[in-house]
Order: sequence, then C-alpha cells, then structure tokens
Amino acid sequence: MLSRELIDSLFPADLPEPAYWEERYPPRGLPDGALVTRFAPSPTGWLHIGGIFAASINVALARQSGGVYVLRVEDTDQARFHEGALAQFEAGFDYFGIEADESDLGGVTRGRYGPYTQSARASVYQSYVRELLRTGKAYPCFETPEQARARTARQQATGALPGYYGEWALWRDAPEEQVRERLDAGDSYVVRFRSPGAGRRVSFTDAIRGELSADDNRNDIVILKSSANALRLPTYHLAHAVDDHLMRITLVLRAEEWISSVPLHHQLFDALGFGRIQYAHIAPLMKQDGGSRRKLSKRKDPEASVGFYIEQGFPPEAVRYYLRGLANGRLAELPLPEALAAPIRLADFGTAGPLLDMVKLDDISADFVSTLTGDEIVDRVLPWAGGYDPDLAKTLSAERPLALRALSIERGEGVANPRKDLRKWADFRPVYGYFFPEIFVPVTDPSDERFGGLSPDLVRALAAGFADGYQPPSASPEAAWFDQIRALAAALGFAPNQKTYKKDPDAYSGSIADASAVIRVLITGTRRSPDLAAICAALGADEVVTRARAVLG
RNA sequence: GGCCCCGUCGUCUAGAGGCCUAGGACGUCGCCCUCUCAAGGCGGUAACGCCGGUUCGAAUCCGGUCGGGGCUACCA
Repeated sequence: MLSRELIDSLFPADLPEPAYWEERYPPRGLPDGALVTRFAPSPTGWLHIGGIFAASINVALARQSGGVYVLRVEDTDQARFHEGALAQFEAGFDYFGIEADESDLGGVTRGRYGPYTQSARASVYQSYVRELLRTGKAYPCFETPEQARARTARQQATGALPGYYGEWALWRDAPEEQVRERLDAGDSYVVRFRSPGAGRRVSFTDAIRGELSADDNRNDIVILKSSANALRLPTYHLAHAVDDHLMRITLVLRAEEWISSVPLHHQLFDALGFGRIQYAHIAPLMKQDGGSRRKLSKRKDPEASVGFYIEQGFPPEAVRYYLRGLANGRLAELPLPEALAAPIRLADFGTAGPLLDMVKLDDISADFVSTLTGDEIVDRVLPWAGGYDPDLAKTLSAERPLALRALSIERGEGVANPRKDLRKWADFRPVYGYFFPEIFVPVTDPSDERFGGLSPDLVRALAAGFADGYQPPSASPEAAWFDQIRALAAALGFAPNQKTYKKDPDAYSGSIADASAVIRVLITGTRRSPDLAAICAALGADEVVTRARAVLG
C-alpha cells in the first residue's frame, strides 16, 4: 500500500474529507416511498428524444410519489462537450414542460445538493478518490494510452478477456519507489479502482426486470482521468456513485446498456461505504433499419433529435402521451388527459426496445389538435411560425380573424366529427395557407396537373362561368350555394353525379366531382380542402372571383 | 471471442398452464357516406422465431437453437 504522505501529495492540501461532503449533503428526510430521481444527460448536442422519454418518466415517478426530480449535467468528457448543448437542453425541457426541482440550467442553481454540473464538482470526486487511495482500494496507474492499446491487442490475440486485471494489471501492486520515480519524472497517471471481484457470479434486482445475474466485475477500471488534464475529472462510474449517493437519489432509472455495469457499480458503492441504490433499466427507443432494428441514432435519424419535434411543431402533449404509452402500455389505451395524469408503474414497463412509430404519433397528434379551439391553435402556431416560418407569422397575426374563420370550418365546439388535418404546426401552411391572400399562390395555368387532366378550354369555361355568375354564400344552406356549380357543370356537359358518369363516361365531360375539383383548385390551389362554400364565405366574394379569374390570363 | 438483455399481428401491446379457434389500438385493405379532402360508420387482413421436453393440456414452465440489441473506452 502506498504511503499516506505520497497519496496526499497528489491532491490539494485543502481538499475536504468525505465527511465534509456527507454533512454538506445530508439525507433528505423525505417520507417513505418518496422517490428521488434524476436525469443526467451529457452535453454533446441536441437532446435525444429518448432523453425526453427518460426525463418524463423520472419526473412522473418523483411527482407522483411526493419526491424530488433532479437534473444533472454529466460533462466529464471535455472533448465531446458541445457548445450550445445546454441551451438546447433548456429549450427541449421547456418545450415538453419538464421542469426539474433541482438543477443548474439557466445559469441558476436551484436546490441545496448542487452544483448539478459535474465539472463543477471536481473536488467532491477527488475527496473520495483520495480516500480510496488511502485505504488501498484504488491506485495510480501510469500505463499510457499507447500501452493500453497494445495490451488490448495482445489480449485479443491470445484470446484473453480485455481489461486491466490480473497479470495485465502492472500497476496494481507496484512498489512505492516505482510510483515515486514516475511521479518525479513528471509522468501523468490515472487512478484505477482496485476491483475486489473474484470472478464469481453475482445477482441483483432490477426494479423493472426483476432478478438479474452476471459475472462479477474484476476489471480495475479508471475512476479518475489523466493527471495531464487541467481539470481532474472522474469517469462516469465514479461520478455516478458519488453524485447519486450525495444527491440522495433513491432510484436510478437509466438505459439498459448500463445493466452490464451494475456489478461494478455495486463494488464501487461498497468500497465507498455508500448504501446501494435501486436501479431500473429501461429499453432504448429503436428504429427499423432494413430487416433489423437498431437504437435510434441522432446521426442517422432526424426524429431522434428533440429539435425535430420543435421544428416541426408537434404539440408536446401528443408526444408526451405517445411516449407515456410506450413506457406503460396500459396508458396508451387511456384518453390523453387521463393518461397524462395516471401514475407510471415501473412493473408495467416493457423490457424490449420499442420502435418509434411516427405514423402513430401523427395519428395521436391529429386527434389532439382536433380537440383544440381555433384560438388555441392560432396561439400555438403563431410562436412556432415566429421561429420557423416568419412570413406565416406575419400574415397570421395580421389576419387573425380570417385564421379563426378558417379554423372554425368543420371543427370547434358543437362539431361532432372535427377535422383531423393538422398534426403539427408545420402542417398549417400547406393545409390552411390558401385562406390568406398574402401567401396564396394563384393557379394561372389552365393545363396545371392539379386540374386533373381536364382540357384547358373546359377549365377556362368553368372558371369564367363561376366567376361571372358568382353568388356568395348567404344565410342559405351550403347545399343551395353549391347549386351554382351544379348548374354550371351541367351546362358544360358534366354528369350530375358519379354514378351517372360511371355508367357512360363517354357521354360527359366528366362528373360533377371533376368540375368541382377545378373550382376547388382555383380557390385553394389544392384538391384537398374542407367544404367549398365555407371557404368561400371566409374569403369573401371579391377574393373568390379574383382567384377564379387568375386562370383566364 | 466472453458476458448480459430481449423475442406475440407491419407497429405498440393484452396475455402471468385450460377463460386464446390469441384481445385492443395504430397501419393496411374493402364497403358505406360524398363536390374533393380530413374524418366518421361497418367489415376484412395479419402474430405466439424455431426445435425438443414437462403436462391430460403451453403463447404462458424448462432446455437448446436462431435472430436482434448491449457491454467489453481516460464516451456516457
């Protein structure tokens, strides 16, 4: 064992003892059953949608049990730190309404267990590393990265298990003189954990998966990164043990890729003298890729990034509802408000990774939007457009009454079967844009394919006839308004209905549906729209006639 | 290579030995409604990865196998 004097010389003289931290971060004294949870992302870019998934579960678990939800930033990897990631985290959490009880986000520390950013807690970890060194449960290791690579290569070549253990662990029991020599030479070192693992099997309980077992860890993993770094930070494993213990977390819910590390983490907690914490490992969100499925990847899949949902303007309620249903299948069968209010149960989690189904999300989203009033929709589209479609934002705020008229067609109060044509705010322009003269692009070419292949002459005749004799919808029923199109179509040789047309296609110019499609395209620029009479009422007679004439040149 | 996790319709899942000729939802297909959509109504399609075993009886238990995913970093 290395001398106390040598070990202490490795750290600042004023570095606190572990007892200091224990006192500074006392047990929370919460009632039994109150869960203290956390979500701990790394600031390496946009938050992954899986992060929102995990964060929402953590908040729900904390809130429903009367506990606390902590947001911790794990920035121990300085090389991968991404400028702006923190702001994007904030934007993401904000969008989805996920608010931490304790965090550093926004530049303000809320909570008395902070700081909640690992790079700001370097001395906390160091106190514990020094303690581990003093008690011989850790040791300095001077193996260089090149040597480590060579070691791994040799292990692979000989079929040995990779890692730093047994005969490969050259610095595990190095004599003090040797250590001192390298230190004097100014060589950098890392600190490794002296694993007590003896190659036995261990078993443990996962809150979601139940009883699990594995080979015990016997690898002397690195716990404190190279002394060559200006800021000496720990690796994930040590940081996890120290932070989750000191922040008095009671449930560590994380992705299943960490299951393999549980034996190691137990060793670490034991060596540190910490009580073990309950783990719950959730399956990652997956993506279909050819014949197989893989983890959703931020690099390859746009829908993996939280930014995607914000840019597209998916209502957060819909996304949260969908995600909640993925967490607990039972909740997917409940109506949205009930599902969002119902408790999440760890035991109800599936253990296989679900595929993210964007079609299903669209369906949920369309359902949700159909329950909103026109005012609510405008209030949501406006801020979205402010960021992603400035022209639309301008138009919308100038023409709010028109927008409300547009959004009252076949939706809103008293409508038994509301339209479900809006899934996300980016849909607004393609679906409702034609209501606004400022952003509407008239159809001027009579042979435009949107007219369905009708002859240009017929298109012009329809347009002229409609414009010339145009009767705006009055108090009269919509059916009566449509009569003018019927009459016009009949005069131009269109069949009065589909059935008649189908019986003898050659006898007609087309069916009433074809004629009406032309009017529709003239007025809206698209073959898909709500009731024509209602649209024309919203637009006003002048605009309708102008649009109809656009194709006459 | 070693170890770990996972495996019911295309997707999310219900199912904890007989209630299962496997249920629901989304998708998809057909029909109805209809001036086009979006919907809505009705109906259909479609799954227990495979092989053994235990049992009177297995999607459910056991073993194996195949497939997918993960860990095996001074990344988390």
